[in-house]
Amino acid sequence: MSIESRSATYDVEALQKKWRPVWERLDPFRADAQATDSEPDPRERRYALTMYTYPSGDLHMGHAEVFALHDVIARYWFQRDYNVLNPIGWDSFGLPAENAAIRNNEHPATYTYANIETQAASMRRYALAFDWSTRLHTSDPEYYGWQQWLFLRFYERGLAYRRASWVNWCPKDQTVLANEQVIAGACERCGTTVTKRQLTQWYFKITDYAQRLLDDMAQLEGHWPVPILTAQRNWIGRSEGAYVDFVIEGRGEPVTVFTTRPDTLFGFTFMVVAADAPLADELCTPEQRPEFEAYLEGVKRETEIDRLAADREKTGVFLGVHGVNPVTGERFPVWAADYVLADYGTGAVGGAPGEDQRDWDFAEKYGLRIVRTVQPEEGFDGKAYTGVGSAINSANDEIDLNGLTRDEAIRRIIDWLESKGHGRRAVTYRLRDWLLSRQRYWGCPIPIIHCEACGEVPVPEDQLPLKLPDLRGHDLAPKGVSPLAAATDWVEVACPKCGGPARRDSDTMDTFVDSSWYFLRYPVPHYDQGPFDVEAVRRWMPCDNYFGGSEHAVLHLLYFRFFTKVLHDMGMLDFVEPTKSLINQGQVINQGARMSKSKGNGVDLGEQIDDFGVDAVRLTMVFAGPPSDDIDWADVSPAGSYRFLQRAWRMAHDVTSAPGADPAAGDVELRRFTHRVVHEATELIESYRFNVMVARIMELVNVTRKAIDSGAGADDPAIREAAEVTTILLSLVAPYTAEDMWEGLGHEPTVALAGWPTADPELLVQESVTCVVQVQGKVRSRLQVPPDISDGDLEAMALADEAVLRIVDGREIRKVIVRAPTLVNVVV
RNA sequence: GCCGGAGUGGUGGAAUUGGCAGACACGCAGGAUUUAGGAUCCUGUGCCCUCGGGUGUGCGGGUUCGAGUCCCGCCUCCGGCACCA
Repeated sequence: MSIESRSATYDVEALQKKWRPVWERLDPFRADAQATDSEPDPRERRYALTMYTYPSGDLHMGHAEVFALHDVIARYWFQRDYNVLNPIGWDSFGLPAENAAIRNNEHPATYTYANIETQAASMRRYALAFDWSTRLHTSDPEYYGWQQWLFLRFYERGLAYRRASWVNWCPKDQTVLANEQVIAGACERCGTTVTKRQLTQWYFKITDYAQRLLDDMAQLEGHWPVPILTAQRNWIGRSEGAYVDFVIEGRGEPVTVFTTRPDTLFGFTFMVVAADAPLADELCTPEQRPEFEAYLEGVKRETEIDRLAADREKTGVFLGVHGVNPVTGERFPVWAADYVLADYGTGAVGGAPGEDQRDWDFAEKYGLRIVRTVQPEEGFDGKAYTGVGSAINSANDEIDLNGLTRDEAIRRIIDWLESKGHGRRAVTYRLRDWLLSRQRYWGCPIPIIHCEACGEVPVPEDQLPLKLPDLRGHDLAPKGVSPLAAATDWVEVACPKCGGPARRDSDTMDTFVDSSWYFLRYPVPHYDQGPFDVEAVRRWMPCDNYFGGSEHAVLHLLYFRFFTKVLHDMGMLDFVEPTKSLINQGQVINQGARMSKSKGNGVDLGEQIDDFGVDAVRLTMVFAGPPSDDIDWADVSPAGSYRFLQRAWRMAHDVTSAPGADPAAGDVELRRFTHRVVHEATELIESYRFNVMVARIMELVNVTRKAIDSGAGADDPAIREAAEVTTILLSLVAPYTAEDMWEGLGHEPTVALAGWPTADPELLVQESVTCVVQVQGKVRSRLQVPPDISDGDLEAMALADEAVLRIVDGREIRKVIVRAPTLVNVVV
């Protein structure tokens, strides 16, 4: 696209061709990462982080949005002359590369590294202010070798462990999934319905950090999006209550259950054990066994989707044993059912049908006794009563809860349980440990060797990185066990401890492990003395801002907080939260829906750039609305952005005064406007209201255009000042156009480091302000008044105003509210 | 069901200590210029209405001189969790 104008030609494509090589040569966005305490860089540091990318194909519209937004902040910090670290890297292990490799019969690395180069070239074209010297790829052995080192540290601390349990299994991808990767019963990646399998797998003990993950949110409050903090709180799911021990007839050890309502203990008339928990199997009597096993078989066959179906009728089976309620002394039956979860609490619950709808349903179906222990409110005609009320039917010789409110009853009963040794105060969490092993090839090998004699043996550190075997020519297709298991000369090793025959663990790590610490390695990306340079990280981190999508709310954004805390505990970090601030960009959609091939509503980033230029696409992304809002591409106008850039560019090229002309000699009204825009733009950027900042720049261009054509004139130095301010502000969003404007204004590249303008406080003072005069709260007149007018003078002026007199029309004035200098309200 | 967030013109959105609702754009309409226009420039544009005004920020109340903003009760949409005891 190229436009002839009376003064010059704005040709985006030519600008892109012209300036890219200049920037490559100047390399203006290098962080001074090596500056140490002994040789300090006096500038303030800023670490601008954006979620690194997965190399599947070229950049798309979503990348274009988040990068455009992120670049505003990064470039603003560069203009402020901070020492900015603005790195980029690739999340380059993962399933799509492996699946593409299987399809095309090539190695995942070929696909991965080709895409990385494609994306890197697109990022450069898109003019992102990244420091290219920091670039890292998680599939490089120098990266994942240190990840193996970290895994072994977690292992030593008991934070990485292996256990058998029922796990989420994706039948299509033929691999296990973490809880966080199961969305509404389906695989996060491919949407296939998830099933359950019993497998021995590696876990990170994130549950040890549940409370700290909650507590440290206090630091994030106000700086992280509310929905993310809420989602994490829900996910961690803290519950306060008590463990209660029940004596079971014929069993030496009592069975413990967790309850949030120990105040209803007098109403516990049965116990339910998760059918798939080992405890159910153990408690079951021989007489009941056939029935129990038949039931269990049915439970195992159910998919997650079936299990999650709403209003599903509860089913269960009597296990043949009885327990004793410690407060009533009554015997109760023990049942197994699938509405109790094996891996939450103790895998067993006390049935309190009077105050729990699930227990009520179960009791009703199987004819179990129901006792109310809370007085329902007047008119309550439901089943289980879960509202507030005072306790009833809750007394024995030693304790009397009757009449007490819920909280008081809970306190009293727990105290009693503790004093009698029947239970204790407890907190449980919904959060489960993070299942990290995956039965796939293209990932970080788990550095453990399994020896029949010695058990789990860590790969010795001097053998790290434990590289992936090439496997070229092998079948990578998913078979339920890792393809690595088939690489016999890689898998079969001598045990490092005893020298006997042993096998390497053939699973690879979840790629969310890779992304849990990449930001720590950026300051010194090729560091070879450890996973990251502890001293450099101390100087740069925590990050000052992190841009990325909210789809990671309980995935990456939880995991990287967990890693940060563990590394803090290991003495490697002096902070506990990885980033001070987080911004979630919205999604780019089209015609009201997510872009997809089947809907045929895809928008190609390359085509948009070809049609409108990089700058117009970036500007459109930034101007569309607040960063966290979705952008419907059908609602915005890259053509409009293009027209604006052209106007701005022409305005700058129309300036005729010489560089360095003293603005003080220029038109003061225009100068006031310019300085007001500078002042506001600064605040708007710092509060992430980039769209409004763009609106202010547009106003400045409009006002300056008018001043050139029918005001101060093209040679007024205030015009130059306005044009230069416009150029610098615009450089955050439209770097090509701004660079060319800067040259047109007689300056050397690069405008990116020209320096952020400062507003002259004297020019921010208004000469006169508009005062609104209301009668009965309705605007009836406007007055131009000096900003320091007194309340009395202003009131006199307002009451003398013609329009006010007409409306008041002789009625008695009851009250006059004066807020000098902006408002007067006359009440009659 | 529980926990969050949000509802403003034809459209995207402004207005963040309660003080001019609709900034800035898109679109549309009219005009200028042009061989032409997916170019450029100018003007207009919440709704109703007869100039004058009335009315208006999801709905209903309330507080206040004054409410998009605060309070109470609803409705709708979006996100998280969901048999978590």
